[in-house]
Amino acid sequence: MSICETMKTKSFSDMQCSIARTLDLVGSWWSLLIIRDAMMGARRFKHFQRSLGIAKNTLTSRLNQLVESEILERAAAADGSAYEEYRLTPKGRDLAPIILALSQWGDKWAAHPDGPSFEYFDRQTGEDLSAIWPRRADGEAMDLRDVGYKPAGTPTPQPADS
Amino acid sequence: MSICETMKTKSFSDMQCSIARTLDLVGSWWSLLIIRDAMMGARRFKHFQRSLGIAKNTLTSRLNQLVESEILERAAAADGSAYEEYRLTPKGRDLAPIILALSQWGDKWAAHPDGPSFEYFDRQTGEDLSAIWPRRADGEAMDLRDVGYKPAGTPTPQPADS
DNA sequence: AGACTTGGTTTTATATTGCAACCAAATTGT
DNA sequence: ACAATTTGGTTGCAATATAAAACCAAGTCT
Repeated sequence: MSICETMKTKSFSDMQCSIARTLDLVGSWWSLLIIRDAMMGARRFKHFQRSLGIAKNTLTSRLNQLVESEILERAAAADGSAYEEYRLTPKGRDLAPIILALSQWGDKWAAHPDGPSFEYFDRQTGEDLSAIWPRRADGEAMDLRDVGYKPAGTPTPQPADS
Repeated sequence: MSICETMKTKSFSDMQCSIARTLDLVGSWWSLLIIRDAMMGARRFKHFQRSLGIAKNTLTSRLNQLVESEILERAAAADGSAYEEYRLTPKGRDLAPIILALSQWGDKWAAHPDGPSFEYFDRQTGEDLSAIWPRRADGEAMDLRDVGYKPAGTPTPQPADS
Protein backbone atom coordinates (compact mmCIF):
# COMPACT_ATOMS: atom_id res chain seq x y z
CA MET A 1 0.00 0.00 0.00
CA SER A 2 1.95 2.97 -1.25
CA ILE A 3 1.05 6.53 -0.40
CA CYS A 4 0.11 7.20 -3.96
CA GLU A 5 -2.15 4.20 -4.51
CA THR A 6 -2.94 4.43 -8.15
CA MET A 7 -1.60 7.17 -10.36
CA LYS A 8 -3.55 7.25 -13.53
CA THR A 9 -2.05 8.16 -16.82
CA LYS A 10 -4.43 10.97 -17.21
CA SER A 11 -7.29 11.69 -14.88
CA PHE A 12 -10.61 13.19 -15.90
CA SER A 13 -11.29 14.39 -12.37
CA ASP A 14 -10.41 18.01 -13.05
CA MET A 15 -12.74 18.26 -16.00
CA GLN A 16 -16.02 20.02 -15.44
CA CYS A 17 -18.02 17.66 -17.58
CA SER A 18 -20.15 15.27 -15.56
CA ILE A 19 -19.59 12.49 -18.05
CA ALA A 20 -15.85 12.78 -17.67
CA ARG A 21 -16.16 12.97 -13.89
CA THR A 22 -18.24 9.82 -13.85
CA LEU A 23 -15.85 7.99 -16.13
CA ASP A 24 -13.03 9.02 -13.86
CA LEU A 25 -14.65 6.94 -11.13
CA VAL A 26 -16.10 4.01 -13.05
CA GLY A 27 -14.49 4.22 -16.48
CA SER A 28 -11.47 2.03 -15.98
CA TRP A 29 -11.30 -1.24 -17.66
CA TRP A 30 -12.98 -3.56 -15.13
CA SER A 31 -14.91 -1.17 -12.92
CA LEU A 32 -18.33 -1.40 -14.50
CA LEU A 33 -18.20 -5.17 -14.73
CA ILE A 34 -17.41 -5.32 -11.03
CA ILE A 35 -20.39 -3.09 -10.39
CA ARG A 36 -22.54 -5.25 -12.62
CA ASP A 37 -21.59 -8.30 -10.58
CA ALA A 38 -22.27 -6.43 -7.37
CA MET A 39 -25.75 -5.57 -8.63
CA MET A 40 -26.37 -9.19 -9.44
CA GLY A 41 -25.42 -10.22 -5.94
CA ALA A 42 -21.65 -10.66 -5.82
CA ARG A 43 -20.25 -9.69 -2.44
CA ARG A 44 -16.97 -11.47 -1.93
CA PHE A 45 -13.57 -11.20 -3.51
CA LYS A 46 -13.83 -14.74 -4.83
CA HIS A 47 -17.16 -14.06 -6.52
CA PHE A 48 -15.76 -11.19 -8.51
CA GLN A 49 -12.60 -13.03 -9.34
CA ARG A 50 -14.34 -16.14 -10.61
CA SER A 51 -17.01 -14.32 -12.49
CA LEU A 52 -14.60 -12.00 -14.24
CA GLY A 53 -11.39 -13.97 -14.62
CA ILE A 54 -9.55 -10.81 -13.61
CA ALA A 55 -6.02 -10.83 -12.23
CA LYS A 56 -6.07 -10.71 -8.46
CA ASN A 57 -3.89 -7.66 -8.09
CA THR A 58 -5.99 -5.76 -10.58
CA LEU A 59 -9.15 -6.79 -8.74
CA THR A 60 -7.68 -5.65 -5.46
CA SER A 61 -6.77 -2.34 -7.00
CA ARG A 62 -10.20 -1.79 -8.61
CA LEU A 63 -12.07 -2.77 -5.46
CA ASN A 64 -10.00 -0.39 -3.37
CA GLN A 65 -10.62 2.37 -5.85
CA LEU A 66 -14.36 1.75 -5.81
CA VAL A 67 -14.40 1.71 -2.01
CA GLU A 68 -12.45 4.94 -2.00
CA SER A 69 -14.99 6.45 -4.38
CA GLU A 70 -17.75 5.31 -2.02
CA ILE A 71 -19.38 3.21 -4.70
CA LEU A 72 -18.67 0.06 -2.74
CA GLU A 73 -18.23 -0.31 0.99
CA ARG A 74 -16.57 -2.98 3.03
CA ALA A 75 -18.73 -4.59 5.67
CA ALA A 76 -18.76 -7.63 7.90
CA ALA A 77 -19.80 -10.64 5.86
CA ALA A 78 -23.49 -11.42 6.10
CA ASP A 79 -22.86 -15.18 6.11
CA GLY A 80 -20.99 -15.07 9.41
CA SER A 81 -17.57 -15.48 7.84
CA ALA A 82 -14.69 -13.59 9.39
CA TYR A 83 -13.88 -12.13 6.00
CA GLU A 84 -15.36 -8.86 4.88
CA GLU A 85 -17.62 -8.35 1.93
CA TYR A 86 -18.14 -5.58 -0.57
CA ARG A 87 -21.53 -3.98 -0.87
CA LEU A 88 -22.94 -1.30 -3.12
CA THR A 89 -23.63 1.99 -1.42
CA PRO A 90 -26.59 4.14 -2.49
CA LYS A 91 -24.14 5.99 -4.72
CA GLY A 92 -23.17 2.70 -6.30
CA ARG A 93 -26.73 1.47 -6.63
CA ASP A 94 -27.53 4.63 -8.53
CA LEU A 95 -25.30 3.39 -11.33
CA ALA A 96 -28.06 0.97 -12.33
CA PRO A 97 -29.36 3.18 -15.17
CA ILE A 98 -25.88 3.20 -16.68
CA ILE A 99 -25.58 -0.57 -16.39
CA LEU A 100 -29.01 -1.07 -17.90
CA ALA A 101 -28.29 1.34 -20.73
CA LEU A 102 -25.04 -0.45 -21.54
CA SER A 103 -26.81 -3.79 -21.47
CA GLN A 104 -29.61 -2.61 -23.69
CA TRP A 105 -27.23 -1.20 -26.28
CA GLY A 106 -25.24 -4.41 -26.29
CA ASP A 107 -28.40 -6.45 -26.79
CA LYS A 108 -29.26 -4.37 -29.81
CA TRP A 109 -25.90 -3.71 -31.44
CA ALA A 110 -23.34 -6.19 -30.20
CA ALA A 111 -25.30 -9.28 -29.28
CA HIS A 112 -23.57 -12.57 -28.69
CA PRO A 113 -24.61 -15.32 -31.12
CA ASP A 114 -26.16 -17.21 -28.20
CA GLY A 115 -28.16 -14.17 -27.10
CA PRO A 116 -27.82 -12.18 -23.92
CA SER A 117 -26.76 -13.84 -20.70
CA PHE A 118 -28.95 -11.76 -18.43
CA GLU A 119 -32.39 -10.30 -18.41
CA TYR A 120 -34.05 -7.73 -16.22
CA PHE A 121 -37.50 -7.68 -14.76
CA ASP A 122 -39.73 -5.82 -12.39
CA ARG A 123 -39.73 -7.60 -9.04
CA GLN A 124 -43.10 -6.14 -8.23
CA THR A 125 -44.93 -7.47 -11.23
CA GLY A 126 -42.58 -9.90 -12.95
CA GLU A 127 -42.94 -7.89 -16.16
CA ASP A 128 -40.14 -6.66 -18.40
CA LEU A 129 -38.84 -3.15 -17.91
CA SER A 130 -39.43 -0.34 -20.36
CA ALA A 131 -36.47 0.72 -22.45
CA ILE A 132 -33.92 3.03 -20.88
CA TRP A 133 -34.34 5.97 -23.17
CA PRO A 134 -34.39 9.77 -23.15
CA ARG A 135 -37.89 10.97 -22.44
CA ARG A 136 -39.67 14.25 -22.72
CA ALA A 137 -40.87 16.06 -19.63
CA ASP A 138 -44.15 14.15 -19.92
CA GLY A 139 -42.37 10.82 -19.83
CA GLU A 140 -42.75 9.87 -23.47
CA ALA A 141 -39.72 8.30 -25.16
CA MET A 142 -38.27 10.74 -27.63
CA ASP A 143 -36.41 10.72 -30.93
CA LEU A 144 -32.67 10.99 -30.30
CA ARG A 145 -32.44 13.87 -32.75
CA ASP A 146 -34.60 15.91 -30.42
CA VAL A 147 -32.06 15.68 -27.61
CA GLY A 148 -30.42 19.09 -27.46
CA TYR A 149 -27.07 19.83 -25.82
CA LYS A 150 -26.12 23.26 -24.57
CA PRO A 151 -23.45 24.81 -22.34
CA ALA A 152 -24.75 25.26 -18.83
CA GLY A 153 -26.23 28.65 -18.06
CA THR A 154 -26.94 29.30 -21.71
CA PRO A 155 -30.50 30.15 -22.65
CA THR A 156 -32.34 27.25 -24.21
CA PRO A 157 -32.65 27.77 -27.96
CA GLN A 158 -36.17 28.30 -29.18
CA PRO A 159 -37.80 25.22 -30.60
CA ALA A 160 -37.84 25.29 -34.38
CA ASP A 161 -41.35 26.20 -35.47
CA SER A 162 -40.97 24.74 -38.94
CA MET B 1 -0.92 0.21 -40.02
CA SER B 2 -0.21 -3.28 -38.87
CA ILE B 3 -2.44 -6.23 -39.61
CA CYS B 4 -3.32 -6.53 -35.98
CA GLU B 5 -4.24 -2.90 -35.38
CA THR B 6 -4.81 -2.81 -31.67
CA MET B 7 -4.46 -5.84 -29.50
CA LYS B 8 -5.98 -5.23 -26.15
CA THR B 9 -4.61 -6.63 -22.96
CA LYS B 10 -7.77 -8.54 -22.39
CA SER B 11 -10.82 -8.25 -24.54
CA PHE B 12 -14.39 -8.63 -23.36
CA SER B 13 -15.58 -9.52 -26.84
CA ASP B 14 -15.90 -13.22 -26.18
CA MET B 15 -18.05 -12.73 -23.11
CA GLN B 16 -21.73 -13.34 -23.52
CA CYS B 17 -22.79 -10.47 -21.28
CA SER B 18 -24.11 -7.51 -23.24
CA ILE B 19 -22.57 -5.08 -20.79
CA ALA B 20 -19.15 -6.56 -21.35
CA ARG B 21 -19.67 -6.61 -25.10
CA THR B 22 -20.63 -2.95 -25.07
CA LEU B 23 -17.68 -2.02 -22.90
CA ASP B 24 -15.44 -3.89 -25.27
CA LEU B 25 -16.41 -1.38 -27.96
CA VAL B 26 -16.75 1.85 -26.00
CA GLY B 27 -15.13 1.12 -22.66
CA SER B 28 -11.60 2.23 -23.30
CA TRP B 29 -10.35 5.25 -21.65
CA TRP B 30 -11.27 7.99 -24.15
CA SER B 31 -13.98 6.38 -26.25
CA LEU B 32 -17.05 7.69 -24.51
CA LEU B 33 -15.70 11.21 -24.33
CA ILE B 34 -15.07 11.13 -28.05
CA ILE B 35 -18.64 9.97 -28.53
CA ARG B 36 -19.88 12.70 -26.22
CA ASP B 37 -18.08 15.29 -28.33
CA ALA B 38 -19.48 13.77 -31.49
CA MET B 39 -22.98 14.07 -30.06
CA MET B 40 -22.37 17.68 -29.26
CA GLY B 41 -21.31 18.38 -32.80
CA ALA B 42 -17.61 17.58 -33.11
CA ARG B 43 -16.76 16.22 -36.54
CA ARG B 44 -13.11 16.85 -37.25
CA PHE B 45 -9.88 15.50 -35.82
CA LYS B 46 -8.94 18.93 -34.53
CA HIS B 47 -12.23 19.36 -32.67
CA PHE B 48 -11.73 16.18 -30.72
CA GLN B 49 -8.10 16.88 -30.07
CA ARG B 50 -8.68 20.39 -28.73
CA SER B 51 -11.71 19.51 -26.72
CA LEU B 52 -10.10 16.53 -25.05
CA GLY B 53 -6.42 17.36 -24.82
CA ILE B 54 -5.73 13.79 -25.90
CA ALA B 55 -2.45 12.71 -27.45
CA LYS B 56 -2.74 12.63 -31.23
CA ASN B 57 -1.64 9.07 -31.66
CA THR B 58 -4.11 7.92 -29.05
CA LEU B 59 -6.87 9.89 -30.74
CA THR B 60 -6.00 8.34 -34.10
CA SER B 61 -6.13 4.92 -32.54
CA ARG B 62 -9.46 5.50 -30.78
CA LEU B 63 -11.08 7.04 -33.85
CA ASN B 64 -9.98 4.13 -36.02
CA GLN B 65 -11.33 1.70 -33.49
CA LEU B 66 -14.68 3.48 -33.34
CA VAL B 67 -14.89 3.55 -37.12
CA GLU B 68 -14.08 -0.13 -37.21
CA SER B 69 -16.87 -0.75 -34.70
CA GLU B 70 -19.23 1.22 -36.93
CA ILE B 71 -19.97 3.71 -34.21
CA LEU B 72 -18.37 6.50 -36.22
CA GLU B 73 -18.02 6.71 -39.96
CA ARG B 74 -15.68 8.72 -42.12
CA ALA B 75 -17.37 10.94 -44.65
CA ALA B 76 -16.50 13.84 -46.92
CA ALA B 77 -16.42 17.01 -44.86
CA ALA B 78 -19.66 18.94 -44.93
CA ASP B 79 -17.83 22.28 -45.00
CA GLY B 80 -16.24 21.57 -48.39
CA SER B 81 -12.78 20.84 -46.97
CA ALA B 82 -10.76 18.14 -48.66
CA TYR B 83 -10.33 16.46 -45.30
CA GLU B 84 -12.76 13.87 -44.07
CA GLU B 85 -14.90 14.12 -41.03
CA TYR B 86 -16.16 11.67 -38.47
CA ARG B 87 -19.87 11.23 -38.00
CA LEU B 88 -21.96 9.16 -35.67
CA THR B 89 -23.74 6.26 -37.29
CA PRO B 90 -27.19 5.18 -36.07
CA LYS B 91 -25.37 2.62 -33.95
CA GLY B 92 -23.32 5.43 -32.44
CA ARG B 93 -26.27 7.73 -31.97
CA ASP B 94 -27.97 4.98 -30.00
CA LEU B 95 -25.33 5.42 -27.32
CA ALA B 96 -27.13 8.58 -26.21
CA PRO B 97 -28.92 6.90 -23.30
CA ILE B 98 -25.58 5.75 -21.95
CA ILE B 99 -24.09 9.22 -22.29
CA LEU B 100 -27.10 10.79 -20.61
CA ALA B 101 -27.07 8.25 -17.80
CA LEU B 102 -23.38 8.90 -17.16
CA SER B 103 -23.98 12.62 -17.17
CA GLN B 104 -26.91 12.40 -14.83
CA TRP B 105 -25.00 10.28 -12.33
CA GLY B 106 -22.08 12.68 -12.44
CA ASP B 107 -24.38 15.63 -11.81
CA LYS B 108 -25.74 13.92 -8.76
CA TRP B 109 -22.69 12.19 -7.27
CA ALA B 110 -19.54 13.72 -8.64
CA ALA B 111 -20.43 17.29 -9.47
CA HIS B 112 -17.76 19.85 -10.17
CA PRO B 113 -17.75 22.77 -7.72
CA ASP B 114 -18.73 25.07 -10.59
CA GLY B 115 -21.65 22.87 -11.59
CA PRO B 116 -22.12 20.88 -14.76
CA SER B 117 -20.73 22.14 -18.03
CA PHE B 118 -23.57 20.90 -20.20
CA GLU B 119 -27.29 20.62 -20.02
CA TYR B 120 -29.79 18.73 -22.11
CA PHE B 121 -33.15 19.80 -23.39
CA ASP B 122 -35.96 18.78 -25.65
CA ARG B 123 -35.55 20.51 -28.99
CA GLN B 124 -39.23 20.21 -29.64
CA THR B 125 -40.39 22.01 -26.56
CA GLY B 126 -37.31 23.55 -24.98
CA GLU B 127 -38.13 21.75 -21.74
CA ASP B 128 -35.79 19.67 -19.63
CA LEU B 129 -35.71 15.93 -20.15
CA SER B 130 -37.07 13.43 -17.65
CA ALA B 131 -34.50 11.47 -15.71
CA ILE B 132 -32.92 8.47 -17.38
CA TRP B 133 -34.18 5.79 -15.06
CA PRO B 134 -35.46 2.21 -15.04
CA ARG B 135 -39.18 2.23 -15.56
CA ARG B 136 -41.92 -0.31 -15.17
CA ALA B 137 -43.77 -1.60 -18.18
CA ASP B 138 -46.23 1.26 -17.76
CA GLY B 139 -43.45 3.84 -17.98
CA GLU B 140 -43.37 4.85 -14.32
CA ALA B 141 -39.91 5.32 -12.80
CA MET B 142 -39.22 2.52 -10.35
CA ASP B 143 -37.32 1.91 -7.16
CA LEU B 144 -33.90 0.46 -7.94
CA ARG B 145 -34.49 -2.36 -5.49
CA ASP B 146 -37.30 -3.57 -7.72
CA VAL B 147 -34.96 -4.15 -10.64
CA GLY B 148 -34.51 -7.90 -10.84
CA TYR B 149 -31.66 -9.66 -12.63
CA LYS B 150 -31.91 -13.21 -13.89
CA PRO B 151 -29.98 -15.51 -16.22
CA ALA B 152 -31.52 -15.51 -19.68
CA GLY B 153 -34.06 -18.26 -20.34
CA THR B 154 -34.75 -18.66 -16.66
CA PRO B 155 -38.36 -18.31 -15.55
CA THR B 156 -39.09 -14.99 -13.92
CA PRO B 157 -39.36 -15.40 -10.16
CA GLN B 158 -42.81 -14.78 -8.78
CA PRO B 159 -43.28 -11.33 -7.29
CA ALA B 160 -43.10 -11.42 -3.51
CA ASP B 161 -46.64 -11.17 -2.18
CA SER B 162 -45.59 -9.95 1.22
C1' DA C 1 5.09 31.23 -53.37
C1' DG C 2 5.43 30.88 -48.47
C1' DA C 3 3.36 30.19 -43.98
C1' DC C 4 0.30 27.80 -41.39
C1' DT C 5 -3.13 24.08 -40.37
C1' DT C 6 -4.68 19.41 -40.53
C1' DG C 7 -4.22 14.75 -39.85
C1' DG C 8 -1.58 11.88 -39.06
C1' DT C 9 3.22 8.43 -38.00
C1' DT C 10 7.31 7.29 -35.37
C1' DT C 11 10.11 7.08 -31.36
C1' DT C 12 10.88 7.01 -26.67
C1' DA C 13 9.40 7.13 -21.80
C1' DT C 14 6.08 6.01 -18.46
C1' DA C 15 1.91 3.73 -16.64
C1' DT C 16 -1.17 -0.09 -16.45
C1' DT C 17 -2.37 -4.90 -16.69
C1' DG C 18 -1.71 -9.76 -16.56
C1' DC C 19 0.66 -13.75 -14.82
C1' DA C 20 2.86 -16.51 -11.55
C1' DA C 21 4.72 -17.19 -7.20
C1' DC C 22 4.22 -16.47 -2.53
C1' DC C 23 2.02 -15.79 2.07
C1' DA C 24 -0.88 -15.43 6.39
C1' DA C 25 -5.29 -15.96 8.25
C1' DA C 26 -9.71 -18.46 7.90
C1' DT C 27 -12.15 -22.51 6.90
C1' DT C 28 -13.01 -27.36 5.95
C1' DG C 29 -12.26 -32.26 6.37
C1' DT C 30 -11.04 -36.27 9.30
C1' DA D 1 -6.92 -31.35 17.17
C1' DC D 2 -4.45 -31.25 13.02
C1' DA D 3 -3.69 -31.21 8.06
C1' DA D 4 -5.25 -29.60 3.74
C1' DT D 5 -7.55 -26.20 1.27
C1' DT D 6 -9.62 -21.70 0.43
C1' DT D 7 -9.64 -16.78 0.83
C1' DG D 8 -7.80 -12.46 0.24
C1' DG D 9 -4.43 -10.59 -0.66
C1' DT D 10 1.13 -8.80 -1.94
C1' DT D 11 5.30 -8.82 -4.72
C1' DG D 12 8.13 -9.02 -8.89
C1' DC D 13 8.44 -9.43 -13.73
C1' DA D 14 6.95 -9.34 -18.53
C1' DA D 15 3.70 -7.66 -21.89
C1' DT D 16 0.77 -3.93 -23.42
C1' DA D 17 -1.13 0.68 -23.73
C1' DT D 18 -0.80 5.62 -23.32
C1' DA D 19 1.52 10.14 -23.43
C1' DA D 20 4.67 13.54 -25.13
C1' DA D 21 7.40 15.25 -28.56
C1' DA D 22 9.43 15.37 -32.97
C1' DC D 23 8.55 14.85 -37.61
C1' DC D 24 6.08 14.88 -42.09
C1' DA D 25 3.08 15.23 -46.26
C1' DA D 26 -0.89 17.13 -48.07
C1' DG D 27 -4.30 20.90 -47.85
C1' DT D 28 -5.52 25.73 -47.07
C1' DC D 29 -4.82 30.67 -46.49
C1' DT D 30 -2.66 35.30 -47.83
